[in-house]
Amino acid sequence: MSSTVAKALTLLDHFSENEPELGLSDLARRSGLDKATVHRMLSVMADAGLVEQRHDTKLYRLGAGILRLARIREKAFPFASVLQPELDRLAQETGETAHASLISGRALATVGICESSKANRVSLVVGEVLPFHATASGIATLAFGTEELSARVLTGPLDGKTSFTLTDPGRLSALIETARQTGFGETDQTNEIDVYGIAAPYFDKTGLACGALAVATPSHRMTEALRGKIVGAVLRAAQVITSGTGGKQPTGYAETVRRTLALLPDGSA
Amino acid sequence: MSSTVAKALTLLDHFSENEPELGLSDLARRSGLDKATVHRMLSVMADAGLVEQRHDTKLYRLGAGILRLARIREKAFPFASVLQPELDRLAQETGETAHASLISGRALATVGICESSKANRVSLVVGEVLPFHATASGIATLAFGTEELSARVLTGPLDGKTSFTLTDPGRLSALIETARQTGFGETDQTNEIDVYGIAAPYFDKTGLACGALAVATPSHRMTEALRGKIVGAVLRAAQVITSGTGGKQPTGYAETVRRTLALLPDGSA
DNA sequence: CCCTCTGGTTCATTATTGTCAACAGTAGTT
DNA sequence: AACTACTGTTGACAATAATGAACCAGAGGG
Repeated sequence: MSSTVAKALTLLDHFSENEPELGLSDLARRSGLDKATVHRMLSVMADAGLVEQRHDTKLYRLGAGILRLARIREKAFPFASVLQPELDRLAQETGETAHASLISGRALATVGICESSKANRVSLVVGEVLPFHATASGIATLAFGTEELSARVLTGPLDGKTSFTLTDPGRLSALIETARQTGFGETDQTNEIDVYGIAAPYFDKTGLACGALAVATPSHRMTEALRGKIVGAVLRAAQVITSGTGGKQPTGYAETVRRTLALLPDGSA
Repeated sequence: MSSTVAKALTLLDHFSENEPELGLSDLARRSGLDKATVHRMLSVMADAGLVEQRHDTKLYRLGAGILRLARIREKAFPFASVLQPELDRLAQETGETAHASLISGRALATVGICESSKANRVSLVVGEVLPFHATASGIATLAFGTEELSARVLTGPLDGKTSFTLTDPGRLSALIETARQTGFGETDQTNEIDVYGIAAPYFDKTGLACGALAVATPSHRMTEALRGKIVGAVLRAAQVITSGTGGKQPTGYAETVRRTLALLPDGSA
């Protein structure tokens, strides 16, 4: 559980849009590791190009190697490029903030965002790592992902992000089952106060969920009509992304979506 | 000297556009490490999201975490976005393949490419890691980078990529000095047979080279006139990128460029 | 001048890691 | 079917590399 590379790589998790540059002591404190350890790790990661150190401020930031790797990944498996347009459309259509994520090891990586144009909107930090158990995206992904993944999440630690977070494996499992039957995930303030999330999974070519498309709205703004509109829009957008990236829906999913859409008030079509 | 994380991270170097997916044994063979070792490393890297394993073929590929990190880096320090247009313009203007790279630890990372429209052109593999000592970009970068970096390269191993590669520290050092006086780097077939490279450095806000912009042409096509055109175009494009990314030229560099441009046949302006 | 930050370094202790072997599964031959 | 050759995967032990407390040097601040 405590492999050295694992510890080194968790250092990368502390970088975000808000804090793109971090100092040595700072990183040591956050990661709970010793300064010397962190220093050595950063040095070799700098050698590999994953991070780089500014010679003036001595602060560390993500390195150019990342860009190179991203290019390879994107060239071989285009995702961001087909994702972004759909994301923009979704945000425009629902009037709320839309974001997309992909399974990234033990968590979800946010790989795309389009914020609502409304003044009062949900604002997301680019590059944040989202926990499976506390987000609509996570629930949606788990519901249609491998049995092994959900097992690992359910048996792992379930941090209480807010007072609404489901920290009980049983209740969490039930929520996932609900998502499996409706075809989408739904959470209210389980990851952040006053944020309501609705998310639909998209699938890889083996029919397994590899991530989710989500719309986040301020909880107090949520109404039955808005909910219907969002669910419909998200489900359809996710289907577009699935096919756009060469994915395939699992058998029965199309039928599940059809049934869900039929139950919505109206606002869809 | 051979830290575990370093070894783990070198595994990433073997992925490229041509081979975006690699198997365990394959990676073990290339890296010279034991299968079991590689397996453990890949497992933890998969946990962190740097790589992911396809459940069907068992092959490994770069993971979604990379995309997340790239987003952060790009949001905080836009580079690819300001780079690409200039790269396209450069390729169009010279009629040859243009590419850009950034210092990435012990090597250069290719972060942008725009291929020539000519049928006979230099074609580059996206995401390849370029050695400093055998490329025009490397020479240009070393000439205007930190003393420490060039020292590290000069004392390190100098692999002979072709029969033209300078593997002697003394001659290499002389080549770098030439670049320092002309303001650009130039190599002929030192990294790949029949490829002529001309590269100009761009600078960060401290006035140190952080990478280079290069034009690669088939060696046999190179003439004095074409050379002049390319040198002028590359130098000017690099200056645009430097200022476009908030960089600053070191004192005297503008003068160096002016002198170089004055010596060119014509084809510039 | 002292105090407290910062990044960086050293070195004996100890735990992680590399190694090697065996195992299971698949594909292609014979 | 049995044999081969190749995958990816797991376990146990010896050896190496990671660890973390203490320590340096420098930059502000009071």
